[in-house]
Amino acid sequence: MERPGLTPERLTRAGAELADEAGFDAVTISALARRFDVKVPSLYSHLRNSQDLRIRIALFALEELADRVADAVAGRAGRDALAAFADAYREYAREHPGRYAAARLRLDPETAAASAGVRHAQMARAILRGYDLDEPAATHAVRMLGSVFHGYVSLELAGGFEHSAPAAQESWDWIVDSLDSLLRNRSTT
Amino acid sequence: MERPGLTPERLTRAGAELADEAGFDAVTISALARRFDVKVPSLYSHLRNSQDLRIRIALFALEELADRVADAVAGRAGRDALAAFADAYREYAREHPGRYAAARLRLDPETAAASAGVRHAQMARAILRGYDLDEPAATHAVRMLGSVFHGYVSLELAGGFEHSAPAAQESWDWIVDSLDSLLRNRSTT
DNA sequence: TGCTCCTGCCTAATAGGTATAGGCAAACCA
DNA sequence: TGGTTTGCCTATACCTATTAGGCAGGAGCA
Repeated sequence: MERPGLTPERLTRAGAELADEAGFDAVTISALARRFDVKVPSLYSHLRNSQDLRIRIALFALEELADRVADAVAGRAGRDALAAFADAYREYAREHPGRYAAARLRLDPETAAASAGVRHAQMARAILRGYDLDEPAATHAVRMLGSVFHGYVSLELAGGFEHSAPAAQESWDWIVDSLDSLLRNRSTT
Repeated sequence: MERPGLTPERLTRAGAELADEAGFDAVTISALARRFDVKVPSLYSHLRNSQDLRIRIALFALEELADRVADAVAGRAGRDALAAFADAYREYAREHPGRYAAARLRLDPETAAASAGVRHAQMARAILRGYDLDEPAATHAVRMLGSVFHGYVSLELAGGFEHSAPAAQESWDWIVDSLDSLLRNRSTT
């Protein structure tokens, strides 16, 4: 009777994989127990409850995504940085839809403040330094970028652009270009 | 023993109210049965299953929202129409968060094609007529508007802008202005 | 080597949600 | 008035979440 060696970390990772395969909603304690070939209550030694599991996956995804974005943006500026930033989000969402959905989980303020979510905000601001916007315009712009990218990605994942031309990639490029020129114009105002 | 007189329509309406009060996720057959003081299986004469209920609420919300948007946009053009369009979405989401969430439910292609979703797309295109964009720019722009508005509203509902200045309303206005000027610039290209 | 404790997974049990099968009585209709 | 239909009911089965408490095997100590 070898023990499977469950840990919160392994469960979180497995939960993230399960989310990508079956959707974030399909991430249940039961499904995870099946995956480890273990009885359901065994997981409660490692996880407070199913919400705890979801939060752990969310935090994991936020970290992973922040790392990717940071990597993509490193050494770039201006339009290049903006495009890299945008593409990093979109690619992560396409590659890991379940984790991306997890990253959108609403966290309570303290948890959010201690999460990689703050790095995301910092990186967005860093991108905008290339466009020298004053406050409060910079904040407005951060919110706009977050809205567009999140909105586009979530519509695309929901299949909103599947059944019509032009391809999602074209619209994406057009939008990134548009945002770039918008921010450049705004900065000269 | 007077019968409560359940109908799919009344159940859908009650489900929409329940969604606004307790969240779309809280809309269950059980909760709805409690609300009508009726046993759970009674609802299955009127609804195929719980997914059917959710879809009905989604279709209802799409209709209601399309009506509001149509009303808001009527008789306006250009920046005015864009702002009215945007505000109609945002106000609906703030007033009826559960219905708004319902309206974002992923529908299968046939259902979507028969839903008020197509009116939404048509109205977005109508707004853009004021900016004379060619294809494929018009489609890109429709997607961008959908992304920004949906993204902003969903971030705002998730509480993303609660704990920091400036107020969500200011950013919203700034974004609508920005989109207007962006579209005006794009049209002259 | 043997004892003890503790950890980690187990069984048992409760509660709530989803869904189906089949019953019964009120309401409708001829 | 009697038959049929309709609409809500009971009974039942299964799934998920969660808690309580049990047991065995490995770690540490004598």
